[in-house]
Amino acid sequence: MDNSATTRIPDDTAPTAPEPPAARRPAPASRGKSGEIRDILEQEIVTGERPAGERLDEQAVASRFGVSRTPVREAINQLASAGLVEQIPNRGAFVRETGLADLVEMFEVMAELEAMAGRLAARRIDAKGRARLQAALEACESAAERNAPDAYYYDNERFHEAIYDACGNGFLASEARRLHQRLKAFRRLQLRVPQRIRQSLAEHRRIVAAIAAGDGERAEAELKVHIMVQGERFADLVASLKPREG
Amino acid sequence: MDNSATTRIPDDTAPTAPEPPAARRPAPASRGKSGEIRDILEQEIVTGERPAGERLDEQAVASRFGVSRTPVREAINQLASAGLVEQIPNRGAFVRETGLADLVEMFEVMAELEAMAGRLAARRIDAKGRARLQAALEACESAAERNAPDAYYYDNERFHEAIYDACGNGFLASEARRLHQRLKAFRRLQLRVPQRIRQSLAEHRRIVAAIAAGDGERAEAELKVHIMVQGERFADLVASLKPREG
DNA sequence: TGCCCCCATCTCGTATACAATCTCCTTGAC
DNA sequence: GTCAAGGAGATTGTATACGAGATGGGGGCA
Repeated sequence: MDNSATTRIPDDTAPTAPEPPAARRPAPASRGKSGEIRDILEQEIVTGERPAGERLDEQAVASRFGVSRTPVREAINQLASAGLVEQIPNRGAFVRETGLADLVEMFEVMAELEAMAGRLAARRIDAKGRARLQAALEACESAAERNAPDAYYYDNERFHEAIYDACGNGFLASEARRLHQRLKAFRRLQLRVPQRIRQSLAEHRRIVAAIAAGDGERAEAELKVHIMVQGERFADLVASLKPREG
Repeated sequence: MDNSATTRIPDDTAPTAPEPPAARRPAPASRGKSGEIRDILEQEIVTGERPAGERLDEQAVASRFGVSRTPVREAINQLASAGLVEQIPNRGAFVRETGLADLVEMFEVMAELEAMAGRLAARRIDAKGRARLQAALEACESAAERNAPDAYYYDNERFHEAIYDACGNGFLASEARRLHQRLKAFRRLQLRVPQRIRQSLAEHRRIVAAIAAGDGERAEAELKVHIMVQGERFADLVASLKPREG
């Protein structure tokens, strides 16, 4: 009688790992067609191409991509897990409203997580991490001098990645990356303001100084300001674009 | 030509919401069989019934529950999104290793989020929220007096829920709930230590006092201690159970 | 004329079937 | 004897088919 529904390893071989795929993640982002569809739909949602409240018709999406409903369903489920769409039991999936208030909330949480990572990094960073952080900072400086927003955006990601890696808390790093990814489109938008890049760079310098000095409290405070200011600037931007807010 | 793959709302009806199911979430936890299967598998994973590294055979799980592979796949995908299992492109899903180090990391992040919620709640809570928080605290006191760990566990959830709701940041609340849910099994385990309940209750009182006084900094500090202590106690518990750590 | 009930229709959720890919064992050559 | 190539088996990923439940409109009744 096989009451266990999975391939259970016999006891004598238990101590040796049965073959857990550890320390190897070749394609965590997308697997097969469903991952590709998920990325495209996600892009369309965050760019506003699909307005809030719109229903994602499985059949329509399937025929658009030339696939069946199965991979589309998987993609939509992933979007629901990410909080981008809302599923109603027998009604379908709807693009979730991501209003200004939601964005401010998300930036608020992002600021807290980033600040936490900075605080921990100031205490735990090693020589290698220090070098990575410094290199990322210099890349940001170079991009700022060239006045290249796209390059700055990329190097800015490297900068924050370096902090995540140095914080010594892998779970925190993954959570921060998740939020970072979700806010990507909005952050990129507000980087178009030239003064913002200069200000951002100055904040980066202060953050690196605090971490290099091992001052966790200061790094925390600087990072919190660094992120919150983005949320505020974005709020300004949205307010200027849409004078009428429902 | 229908280049849009979804039912796009005509422009003249755009200003009015097309029928976004807002402010209504009847069954967000589980829909259909897949949700039920997900809950059971999740329970088995967090309780350790399925050891880390074990492969979740779709076919085996399906035949065990008397369903087809389709809902099983959806359940496994949800577990992967929750971080409980790891999917390898053409290999299958494996129970992710949740070692002591990972738990400590998660408690560390949980502490930060809870502390943030407390800090915000101290500033933003209203009379209604205050009443809820006070009621939850009294329920905890009652459970502690009766020395009823299960009741205390439930009322403890109510207590933290009250703080989440009062923090005025819905995104933070949902993130905190997610982590809370994930750490549920481990928190419940360490509540079995009688002294822990008394200590937890004392911490709850200090937290409520800080929030009632509108002292965000103190609420933050108290909550951070309240959660971190759980991580430490759990580490002690695990260390006492397993003297040998791989 | 207005309200309620019933049914046609649609969509989702699940079942089943097929194709692509991987693993592992076997077999053959060097 | 060892290593590599090939094929059988198994497993995942996708396609198609079918039933359950909900939605909306039309007809009947008060």
